[in-house]
Amino acid sequence: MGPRAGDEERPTLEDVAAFAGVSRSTASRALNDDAYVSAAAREKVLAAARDLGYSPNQAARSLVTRRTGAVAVVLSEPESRLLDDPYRAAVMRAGYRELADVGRQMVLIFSDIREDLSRTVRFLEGGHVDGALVFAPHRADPLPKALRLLRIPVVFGGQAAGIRRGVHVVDFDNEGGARLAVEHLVAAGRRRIGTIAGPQDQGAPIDRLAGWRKTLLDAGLDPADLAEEADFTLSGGANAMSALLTRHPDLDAVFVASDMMAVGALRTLDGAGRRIPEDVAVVSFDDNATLAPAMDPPLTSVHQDPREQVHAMVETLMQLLDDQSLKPRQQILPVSLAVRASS
Amino acid sequence: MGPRAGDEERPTLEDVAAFAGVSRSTASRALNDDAYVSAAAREKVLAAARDLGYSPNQAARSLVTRRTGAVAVVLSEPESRLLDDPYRAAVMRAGYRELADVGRQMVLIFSDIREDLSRTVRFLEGGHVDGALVFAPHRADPLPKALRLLRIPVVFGGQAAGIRRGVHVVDFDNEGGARLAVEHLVAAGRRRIGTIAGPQDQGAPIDRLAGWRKTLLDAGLDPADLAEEADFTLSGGANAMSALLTRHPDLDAVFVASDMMAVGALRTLDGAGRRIPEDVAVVSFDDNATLAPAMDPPLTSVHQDPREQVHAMVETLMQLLDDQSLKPRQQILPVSLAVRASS
DNA sequence: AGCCCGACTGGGAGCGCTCCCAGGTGTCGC
DNA sequence: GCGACACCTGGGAGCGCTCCCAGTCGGGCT
Repeated sequence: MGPRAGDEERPTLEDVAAFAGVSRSTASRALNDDAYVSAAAREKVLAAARDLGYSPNQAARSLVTRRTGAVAVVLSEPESRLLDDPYRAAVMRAGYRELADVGRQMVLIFSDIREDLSRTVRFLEGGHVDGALVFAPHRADPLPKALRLLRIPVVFGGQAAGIRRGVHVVDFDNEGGARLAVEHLVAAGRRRIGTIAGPQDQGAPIDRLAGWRKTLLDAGLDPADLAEEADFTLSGGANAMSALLTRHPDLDAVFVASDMMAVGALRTLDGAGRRIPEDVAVVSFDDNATLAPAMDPPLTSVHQDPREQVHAMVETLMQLLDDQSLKPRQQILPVSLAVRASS
Repeated sequence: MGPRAGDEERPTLEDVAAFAGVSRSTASRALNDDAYVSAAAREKVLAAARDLGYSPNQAARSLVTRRTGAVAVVLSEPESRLLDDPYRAAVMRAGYRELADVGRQMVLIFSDIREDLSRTVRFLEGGHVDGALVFAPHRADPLPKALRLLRIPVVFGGQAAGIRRGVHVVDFDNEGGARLAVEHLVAAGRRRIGTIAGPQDQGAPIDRLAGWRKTLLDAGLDPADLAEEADFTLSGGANAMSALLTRHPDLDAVFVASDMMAVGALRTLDGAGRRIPEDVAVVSFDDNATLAPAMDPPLTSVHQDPREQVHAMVETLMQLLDDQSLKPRQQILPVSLAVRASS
């Protein structure tokens, strides 16, 4: 141990090769299990790598391969909202899992509109990641437009409001889901069916509201004045519910655009002395596994599986990584209705 | 545009330099705002970079600088638990914010014990990140030990059970917090004070249980048989509460080791017809901003601020990045008691 | 006038890896 | 017996960047 022993120095491929008594090339081949390496050489290299505690330098590797093995998951929200929104949390978890399953590392990005957009773009461009999964940007969000110029593959989760062409999208059938919900209520004999809609600057809530409206009209019912917009939060749902109840004391059903808002609505209805579902039937959207079945009463909810969405997105991204020229396509995933006691 | 136009080619520093009519070195200096660049040259380079849509190749940069600008946040949990645990979610958010504030990118890692540990280690070693913040591993978790061998700076959040020396730790005063809670109950005249403890394979819950026990003894009360262990989940808390209630119908207070479990306990107490705080006073731990004040009645809770913890961790990590030889130190953050209606 | 020093510039080396190419060996087929 | 062709190996080049070093230039000093 001389004074400049440098035992902190990380071994390089060259070191491993020297230790194993082969060339750098052979060591590389052995480590990347290439064919064309003799069993003996492979054995020696692997042993050397183990003994020296070698782990390849990713920077060097991706400099030449132009692959990083990482994929960005971009949530177009300030990170502070994450807690409030179980859907986003589910998406994040699914993203982690699905990417891990294809051997990729997830890098989470919260792209707050209020912040510097260029920070996000710079990161995505900087070669930190091979591609990006971008979730449900707001209508006003400049991100999707900026991303079109990006030179990395991008798959959107949910309609990128405003941009419908030239991008890869995996979305749920939001309008169809709303239709399922409302048809279910109509079939149960409900006639005054209100809705608590989500923020109308996002694609999904817009489609859900449209589905509600069209289905009512198809059933010969009048949607006028029966919609209230809220912000996907619990308290937002509660407030919207009481506004609706004030305007229409005779309301006998409500379609709520998310589980979280439905929890708030339930609370308001309970406070107003309404029995559920006898007086007011409630159907929500998301069918969040921990939320919907746990309510009192358990929520009837339009079932969508974030994992399935993310899976499709990852699959598309992987194809895109193989073949950049893949033609943009929109995938619309079906949803179903999970009927429980609230309706 | 020849057949091999290659307009998809990303411009390199060399291209920018050529375009600006300077050398690669000067371009680099201008972009990294080094001194010793003339205003004119800097201007030309910046303009060229803008015009060509240049963004530096991170891989190449970190290959030579040995810095990536990214920091791993390691949660020693399967990603599926994230939703259930508001504390972890808060930690994640704080991590993102605090790291962004020092210009670093967070890379989230869920290190499930059941999975391959080497995947995590390989990633951390691979030069993807400059350092890691590791949160509250379980006692049985081999991660901390593996990390000691790691050649990147690591700061632990919460006691790494089993390892107390030679690592950087930022923890809360769990035992002191429990003491605050129990002393508060004793001062209010409670005499049969139970506890719902967290998993005893983690540092924090162990310390909280110890604090409860010692404080009872100090007050001349008998802790025997008044503790029940649960798993930090809502239902776990509910079950533990009913076990406790069955054994000790005369219980007049309970110290619960987390807000989430307290919510479950509240539910059980309510179901058993106990009034809170008249019959049973409840004090919990975490003082989660969205949970504790929102309960009915609002929870008295030991306040700890994850953001503060993460801030201290990031600060330590940044120092470590500057000076690897920094002496390992343990920081214990104080906690306080937020008194509300539940006690 | 000579000299030094600070401001600025360009070229070369090299980070650690993968890929390509040139070669060496053994085996098979005609 | 000899080309063909697999299998296997090592060296060189080069990915795009930063850093070091040598150099040029001009102005203020002795």
